[in-house]
Amino acid sequence: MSKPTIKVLAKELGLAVSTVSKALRDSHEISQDTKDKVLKLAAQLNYIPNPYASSLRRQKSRTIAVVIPEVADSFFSIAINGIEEVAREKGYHVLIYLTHESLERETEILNEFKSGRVDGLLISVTRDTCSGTHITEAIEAGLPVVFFDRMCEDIKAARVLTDDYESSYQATRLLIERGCKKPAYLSISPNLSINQKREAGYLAAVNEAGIETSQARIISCDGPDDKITEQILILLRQPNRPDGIIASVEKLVPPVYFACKELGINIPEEIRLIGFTNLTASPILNPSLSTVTQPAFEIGKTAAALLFKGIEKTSFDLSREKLIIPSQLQLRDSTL
Amino acid sequence: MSKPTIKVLAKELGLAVSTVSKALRDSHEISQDTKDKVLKLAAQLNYIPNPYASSLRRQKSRTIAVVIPEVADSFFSIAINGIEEVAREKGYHVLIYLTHESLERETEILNEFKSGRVDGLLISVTRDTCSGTHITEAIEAGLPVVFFDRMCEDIKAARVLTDDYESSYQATRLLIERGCKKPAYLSISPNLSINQKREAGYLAAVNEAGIETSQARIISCDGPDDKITEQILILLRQPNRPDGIIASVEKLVPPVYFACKELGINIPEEIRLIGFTNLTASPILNPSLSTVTQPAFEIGKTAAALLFKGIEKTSFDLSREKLIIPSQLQLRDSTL
DNA sequence: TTGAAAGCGCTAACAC
DNA sequence: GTGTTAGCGCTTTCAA
Repeated sequence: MSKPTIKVLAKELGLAVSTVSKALRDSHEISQDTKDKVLKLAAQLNYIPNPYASSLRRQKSRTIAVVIPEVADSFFSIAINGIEEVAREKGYHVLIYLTHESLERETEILNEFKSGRVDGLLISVTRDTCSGTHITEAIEAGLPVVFFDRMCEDIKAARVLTDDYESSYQATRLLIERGCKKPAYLSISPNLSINQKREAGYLAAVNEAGIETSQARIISCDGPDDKITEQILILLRQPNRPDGIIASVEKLVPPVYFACKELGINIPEEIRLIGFTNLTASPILNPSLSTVTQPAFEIGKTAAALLFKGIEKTSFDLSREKLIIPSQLQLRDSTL
Repeated sequence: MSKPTIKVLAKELGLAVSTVSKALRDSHEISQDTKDKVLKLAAQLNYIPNPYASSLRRQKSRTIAVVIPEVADSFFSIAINGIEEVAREKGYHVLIYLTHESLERETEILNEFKSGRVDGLLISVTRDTCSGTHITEAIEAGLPVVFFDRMCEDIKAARVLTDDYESSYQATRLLIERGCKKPAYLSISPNLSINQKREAGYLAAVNEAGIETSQARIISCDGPDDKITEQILILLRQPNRPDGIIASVEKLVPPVYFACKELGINIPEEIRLIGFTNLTASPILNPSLSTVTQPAFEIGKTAAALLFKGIEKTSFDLSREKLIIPSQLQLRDSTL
């Protein structure tokens, strides 16, 4: 029992293939009677249209791509949830690609999209992306693109972001209000848009409070997890160590805990900590972690909805869109 | 500047499309000279073959599907990493579908695959899947399928699993050795294969230790997170409450911590805890969590490698394959 | 070694 | 309302 095609249905019913095709797509030119017959037989034979024949003919794939640095990160995995939800509603399929922060890989992937494999792209870029031209090229080739979370400032494309500057500013202010005189800001990937905004928010709060530059350290951590822990250990071993920490990405949270434990530094008594993270485990850490919680699911959903609008309405200028969904500051024991 | 096709290349070079096609696929029938010319022009025009034309003609898509209940779970997101890695090496694309434990959704998704959209399927089933016929149908329709982690016992298909029985047995033994007289086993979705094995491992250890059935409670939790916490609260409020807990899935870990905190029960002094989880945060929980850590990345990689073997070698009987990759018991403070 | 031609399964003009 | 026909871009005989 091989897969039935439109041709088989047509022959079986004594109709033309075009009639069957139209009937299946519920065209108004076809009589209800014929439609019923066609639909009935289609159901009976479990006819499933060949998506690639249709894609080839119509030059659209009903497929979108999601390109992200990493999936094993609570933000991205939750965002995918949101994306998948709206893709499913729209009857679209979702291809997933991981860049692992490699610009080269990202470029290869994007280049492939010029073939028409996907009708749209949701992307959260690598650390090094903004120096490349591959995204602009894809956009110019006609691909609808929406940045979510990590984006390139100077590429004219839609973006769905959270209020990185503002939430980082608030988080830093909180540390200062609670008594921190020497709050430090920890990052990876300095040239990432989200980092720059978070850093700027931090700096604004620090300056506003009149904290000397020498006491407001910005540390860029790098490398694998154990390497990061080492870098933080070095920071915390300094006699004039920070008394507050903003961990600007999830990945930095465990190393900070490890380092504090190793050195016997008490959180929050000796050092207060806030992390940018969506970890469900935040409330059960030791001590529980105050977080800037990003609206990951909403960002995914919104970005996807926006993309589909761009895909479906050609009159709609996607590239002008810029949506901000605020993060939430959740206070717990690490900033008591 | 529209997308160049093979036809354009052919015209430009004064060759036939078939010649160009063969040259691009590095056919031995084509002279090196011609190949060079074709490749050069292709690179110059940035020619990308239309994947759907090729898929239609060759009846294969170079695409696989990953169907999972949920992506916001450390096991699945890490597994996807492994899958994506080998797919990329093989030049395959990865479609992702989330079932959210809905059999209906899963059935719809699988039904669609009969169209030839994908060349293979990696699936971790829903709680209710095993009562359905959609997977068997897909296999019979010729789709190579590999189960990973969650599978259906009685479907004849390849599977890549971890040693659920054994690791649960070891975890339970550990609790008993450390002095637990009343270890409880917490699960969701009782009819899931992985749960049955973990439960059986638990029971074996409990029986072996001569613990009375009344003291060896198996609690099946259900519903959203706060509901689960409530169910655990009820369990822990009993005068004869457990003094050890096996949290058989990641989702149960936070509720156990919450409930213990709420009731002022000390881990591990009053109750020991082991969780099946890949959370990177396990070492920094309060107290740090002893875990059964599944080889998520390896399972993903292995399952994908197996699937590709099934896709590429028709002589290979995929359905007989059954690979077990052991989990690791990592002891931390929650079982001191 | 190259080319001509048929056709994968579907859709969209355009006839009737 | 229904049918005829010509492709979408590619691969694959088969012929030259």
